[in-house]
Amino acid sequence: MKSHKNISLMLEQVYTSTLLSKKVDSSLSVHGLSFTEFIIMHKLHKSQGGAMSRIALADSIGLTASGVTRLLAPMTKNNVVLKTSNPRDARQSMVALTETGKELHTDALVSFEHTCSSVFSLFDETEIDQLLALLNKIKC
Amino acid sequence: MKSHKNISLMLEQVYTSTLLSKKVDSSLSVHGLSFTEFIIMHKLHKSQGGAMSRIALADSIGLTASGVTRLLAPMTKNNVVLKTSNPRDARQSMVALTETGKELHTDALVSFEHTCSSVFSLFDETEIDQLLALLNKIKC
DNA sequence: GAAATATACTTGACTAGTCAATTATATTTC
DNA sequence: GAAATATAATTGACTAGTCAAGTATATTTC
Repeated sequence: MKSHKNISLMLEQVYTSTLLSKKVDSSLSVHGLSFTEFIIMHKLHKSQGGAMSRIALADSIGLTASGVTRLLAPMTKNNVVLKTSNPRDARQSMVALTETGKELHTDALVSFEHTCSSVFSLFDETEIDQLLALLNKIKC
Repeated sequence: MKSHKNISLMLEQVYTSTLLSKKVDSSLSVHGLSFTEFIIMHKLHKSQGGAMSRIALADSIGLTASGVTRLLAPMTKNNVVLKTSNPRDARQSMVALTETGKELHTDALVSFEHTCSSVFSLFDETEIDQLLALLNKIKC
C-alpha cells in the first residue's frame, strides 16, 4: 500500500536529517560555528557579487526573514559578516562575508567536506545523482 | 568531482527536510499538534505494548532524553499521553497514549497521510523504495 | 555486600528558530 | 502625484529543542 510507504518515507527523511544536522553541528563546533551559520556563509561565498539580501538568503536556506535577522546578529558582532545597503532599494540591507568570514569559511569547509564524504562514503557517484534527483522530485 | 556533489547532497537533504517539516507542521496545526508531537504519538501507537521509555522514544526519533522530557510535559498536561512506572526498573518512566491521545492520533494521521501523499505525488512506488534504500545507506 | 560505575531521567541556562505586529521604503493605481 | 498596496527587515513574545550538572535507581566488581 502506497500511503503506508509515503509515511515511512516522510519519517525516514526527517529522521535522517535530524541526525545529519547533529553530526555536522558537532563537526563544525571546533570552528565555533553552527550548521546554519555555515550554510549562510557558504551561500554568501557562492553568491554572485558576494552579497545577498536577507530575503534572498532566507529563501535559499528555507528559513524566515526573521530567523535570518536573528542568526546574523551574532555573526555581525563577531565580524564574520557585514551589513551594507543597497543604493537601488533602501529597504534592503545586504549581507556579505568579511575577510575574517572568508577565512573562517575556507577552514570550516574542510571540516564540512570531511563530514559529507564520511556520511556518504557508501555511495558511488551514480547513487548520489540518483538521490539528488529524487530529492528534487519532492514537492515542498 | 565527488566531494562537490557530496556537499550539494548534504545541503539539499537538509534543505528539503526543513521545508517538509514546515509543511507537515502547518498541516497538523489544525489538530493543535506539532510534527514532533505527532511523531511521538505515532511511535507510541506503533510500539509493542503501547508504552515506551523516554530513552527508547528519544532514540527512535533522534532527539535527546532532555528534549523528550520537555515535549512530553505539555502533552501530559493536555491528557494526550500518560506516565506510568516500570515495575522492573524504577528509574524508567514509561509513556503511553491516553484514550484522548489515541483518538487525536487517528484524526491527525488522516491529515498526515494527505500531506505525505501530496508531497510524494510525483513518485511511483519503485522510486519510493529507491529513496528509502538510499536514505538508509547514509551513515548517520 | 559495599563501593564504583552506569543508566534513566529531570532541571537550569542557553541557542535557534517561529509568528504576528510594526516600521520604513517601493510600487501600483487612479 | 496622492492614496492604496506590497515588500524588506526588525522586534516582542513564544516554542522547541540542546548541553552540562544533578538525582535516583540498577548493575558490576572485588
